Amino acid sequence: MIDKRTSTKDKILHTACELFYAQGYNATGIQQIIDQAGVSKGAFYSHFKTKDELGLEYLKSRSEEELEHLRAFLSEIDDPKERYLQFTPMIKEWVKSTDYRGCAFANMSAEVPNGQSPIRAEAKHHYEEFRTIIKEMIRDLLASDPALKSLDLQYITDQFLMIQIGAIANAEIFQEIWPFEHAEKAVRLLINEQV
Amino acid sequence: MIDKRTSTKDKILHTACELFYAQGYNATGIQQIIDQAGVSKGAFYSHFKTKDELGLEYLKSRSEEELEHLRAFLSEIDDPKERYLQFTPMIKEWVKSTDYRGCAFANMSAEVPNGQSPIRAEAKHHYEEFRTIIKEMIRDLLASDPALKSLDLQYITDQFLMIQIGAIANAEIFQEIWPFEHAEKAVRLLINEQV
DNA sequence: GTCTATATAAGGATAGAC
DNA sequence: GTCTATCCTTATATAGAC
Repeated sequence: MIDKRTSTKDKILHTACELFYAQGYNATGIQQIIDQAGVSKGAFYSHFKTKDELGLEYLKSRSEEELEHLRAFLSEIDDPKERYLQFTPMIKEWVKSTDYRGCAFANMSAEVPNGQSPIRAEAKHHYEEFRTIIKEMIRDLLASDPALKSLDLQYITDQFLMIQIGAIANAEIFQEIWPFEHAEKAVRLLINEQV
Repeated sequence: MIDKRTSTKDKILHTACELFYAQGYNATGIQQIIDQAGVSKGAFYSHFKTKDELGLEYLKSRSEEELEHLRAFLSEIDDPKERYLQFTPMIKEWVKSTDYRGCAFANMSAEVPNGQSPIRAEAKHHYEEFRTIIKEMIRDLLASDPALKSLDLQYITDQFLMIQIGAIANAEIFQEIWPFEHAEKAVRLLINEQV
């Protein structure tokens, strides 16, 4: 991903994304980031006023990436019910690939206690977008099947959201995958599907 | 809670519990802890070899306190179904009282990425105990009602656990209480109770 | 824009007197 | 056990040359 033509700012951001996620925000220093990115401290501060500014851009960048990936995945499945049912297995595979480090936005919220900070606002914003994507997916599902028409869209959406977040958090704590086996069953039950 | 007869070690631990939870582990320095506890740095290091050792004792102490509180709450409700249904509202009130700072053990896991560290082991241990308490509560419930006998104890337990963790995490991100309104409904549905 | 060198504060941890 | 004083490292951030 990083070659000689990559701009300094992109190199920094790319490296920060990796390190902040893998090690945590407060545990990662500027020095390590610039060492790994292969740039100087002066160059860093010419692109970012403070570490918090980098932290904010990290979240924004990561949010775009995750949401884009999610939208692309869902758009490739035509059948609404299949789309709904494949959501959880996809998150499961993603969690495995991240070494069970959990949700970047929840992790950041744990490290930045000030609920009014821009960083926390960005984390909240990501979840709102995430929730919106889920809501649209479920709206399509309810519209596609007369048997599901009477279900409460917002309620199912929020239950679905909580199941995913709960599974990601539990997988992080236990460093195990079973939360997703249960999550798959739970989302089936949400729409009265046999498990 | 802290008076002149409180031992130095207890003063440090008590203060650390407050600060680590409210501000996060890596964002809280030894200096702030000893300042607020009113003890010296030398006294601190005569009781704790390292900051990590204090972090570990913080988790142990907090785990005991939370689990004891939970057990006491549950033991005061005689009817198994009522006990089950009152669990979520109790967590909800607790989350409100903590200013939506979420689960201390999940937060710590977000800050300490090394899954093999003693701190992470302690967080995992807390969740295992938490899960055991839930399992016993649900075992009593299933035994008390013939209509519930056929339900899968472990499955309901893990679903219940994920609902609670998901609600706590979502409440922390959004700084709102609605995840618990949904959680209450979800735990009812788990045992085929009308919402 | 990018570099090296430096400023300044805070981090965790230790030494030695009482 | 507790204190003050100090060590060493690392943190974020800046200054000034190229």
